[in-house]
Amino acid sequence: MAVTLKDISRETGINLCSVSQVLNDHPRAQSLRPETRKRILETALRLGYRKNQMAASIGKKFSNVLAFVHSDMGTVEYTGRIQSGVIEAASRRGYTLTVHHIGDSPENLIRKLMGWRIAGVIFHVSKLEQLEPFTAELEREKIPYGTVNLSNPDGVGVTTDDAAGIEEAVRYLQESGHKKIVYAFSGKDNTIPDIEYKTRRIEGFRKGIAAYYPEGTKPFLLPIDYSKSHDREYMTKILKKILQEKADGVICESDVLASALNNIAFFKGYSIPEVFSLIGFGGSMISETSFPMLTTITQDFEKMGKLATDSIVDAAEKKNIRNIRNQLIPVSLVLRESVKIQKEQK
Amino acid sequence: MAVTLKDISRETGINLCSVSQVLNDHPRAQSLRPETRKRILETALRLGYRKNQMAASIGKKFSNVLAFVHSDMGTVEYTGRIQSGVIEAASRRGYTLTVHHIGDSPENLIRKLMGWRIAGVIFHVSKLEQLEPFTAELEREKIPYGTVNLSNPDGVGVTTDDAAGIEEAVRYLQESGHKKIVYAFSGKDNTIPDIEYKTRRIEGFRKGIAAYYPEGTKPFLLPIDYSKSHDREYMTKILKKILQEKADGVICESDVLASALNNIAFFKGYSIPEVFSLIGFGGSMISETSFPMLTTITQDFEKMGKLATDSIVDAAEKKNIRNIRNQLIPVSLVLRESVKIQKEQK
DNA sequence: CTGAAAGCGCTTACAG
DNA sequence: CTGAAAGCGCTTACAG
Repeated sequence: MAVTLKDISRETGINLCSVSQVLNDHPRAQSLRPETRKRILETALRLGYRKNQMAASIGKKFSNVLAFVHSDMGTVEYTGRIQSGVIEAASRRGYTLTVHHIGDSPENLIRKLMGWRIAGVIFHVSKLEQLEPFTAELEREKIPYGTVNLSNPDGVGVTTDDAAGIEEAVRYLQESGHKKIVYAFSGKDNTIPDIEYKTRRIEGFRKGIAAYYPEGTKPFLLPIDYSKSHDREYMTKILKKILQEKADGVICESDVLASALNNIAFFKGYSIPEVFSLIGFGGSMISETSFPMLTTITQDFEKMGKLATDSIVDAAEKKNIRNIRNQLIPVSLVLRESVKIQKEQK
Repeated sequence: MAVTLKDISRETGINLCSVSQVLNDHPRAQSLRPETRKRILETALRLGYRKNQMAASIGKKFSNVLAFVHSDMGTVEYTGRIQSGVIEAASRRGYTLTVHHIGDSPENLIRKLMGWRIAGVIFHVSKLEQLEPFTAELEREKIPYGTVNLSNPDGVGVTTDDAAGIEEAVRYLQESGHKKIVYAFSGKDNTIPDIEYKTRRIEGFRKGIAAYYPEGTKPFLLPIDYSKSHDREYMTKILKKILQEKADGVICESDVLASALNNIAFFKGYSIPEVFSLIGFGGSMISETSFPMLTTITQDFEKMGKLATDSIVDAAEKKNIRNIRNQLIPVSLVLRESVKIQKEQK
């Protein structure tokens, strides 16, 4: 059986509570003789004492457990990187991270989360509605929660400043001599999908065109059905659209979309960036493994996870409850090979 | 405050232990009147009772917590997919998954794991030595543990049958008319790295050459320094080596390596599979987003995670303790565009 | 078959 | 400042 406080108490002959206080570095332990404290610490080490987290948390309203909840979404790469940041911050703050999937039954998940008396939740979902089954109970129990890669009007939400990133990409293309640029996004038709990051990016494109291109330039939006991105016939049509429009620069909603465009261009005998310049979004692995390497707008997913976690822990520990609203992480344009400099930048 | 058994007991006027038994579906609850059971269940639901997991586990030697421990390794994509499988299985079996990173201090991690009285651990590391700081204590406390993507002679280990996959790739290339094939792996020189999956794959290549090529054919191994895979000059040298050897087929240790080779070929004006056929390993996203799409050996990472988790849970619950040794998951060769069929297969 | 008690390993509020 | 007790929310072994 595992070693308990009782064992240490018996072994040292010191009162169990004093043992507890010393091992927890409780202020009261200061009043004990240094020698006594030392003896307790040594005995604990020698016997291999491991505080029972269950027992330690049982009396408290909350445990030092955090939950990372994600729905099946997007590329695993992003989720993984966000989670890395979450783990790092959670661990640094002394919390244990549990990971969950929103499956068919949110009710079961709620039961589990509440059962662990979690200190807070970080949600990685694509739409705020997905939080609905959870919010009432979380709020009732005053458990802080937040979102990553999605802003959350009512609390913690950490996102990257995608609009600024796209705007910067537009500026860069304009200054390097591009006459007509297109924004390609994944969607089935011209209606803009109601997914926050998508609308944010489109908004950035619109602002960029308005700011850096002659007045009256219409922002050209090109929807691509992502499920058909491997369909050569379909993608050829998309390519033709771009060529017909005589676009010399394409900014994509994501690196995978940029890669798909890059591939179809090659397939049809063109080459990037000669036929047109291409900018991806995300800074994912694929942007580095593509040929040519993709100029892209990189997002710091690890930081996203860290910031969200720190905010949630702050809230759980009732510190900095102000300033934990939505946070925007800057993105940066990484220059690689998929953009043709048609004229030197000013 | 959260609703407790006591609240339900008070509300219904039924003994607390009976309430506990009914809510846990304990056999003894069968002896109560159905009506009584129904009343308890309804009251629990109405009050929003959530069993306190801490309290429930405190008396027991183990909690229903599983740990997934990984070191900083490889592509996040693989780790993420394995973890998905682990979460699914853990959740199905009624366990909560905690995720940890082997950081600078294994001792801290051990303390945390033991503190949660975890039921079992799934390790995702690249070398068995990395388990060393953990095994003594885990074994002493009889906590089952296992590895994924790495075999574990002393216990649970789930891997894919990489050797068979490579062997199959060799057969495929031979039967489709390839005269000389090369195995490219990531390494700084000709010494074979002491990483299990690497040696397994090389072994598969050797066996394949021996089985399908004329006696005396030397297996040609080509090390590529992966850290330089974006270095055009370095990669050009690698490409030249392949061309000098007049190889018409290259099997790669990984999809990223295959992609790097694909890119450098394009860069130098050649095209795959015309200049030579290329086969990747992993079935990762990059194999689908490359142009041409990579023929690759796919691994079922989700299944790997699931199998390992089920075995660990079985062991924790003392079922099927036999047959939980190393398990090999079959891989499959997915035919796409990077192999040139030089002659019809028999 | 059923009920009341003891105990899990901690923490903390309360007397001395 | 220090010591002994009560209590956290469950589970389970033990009497009736």
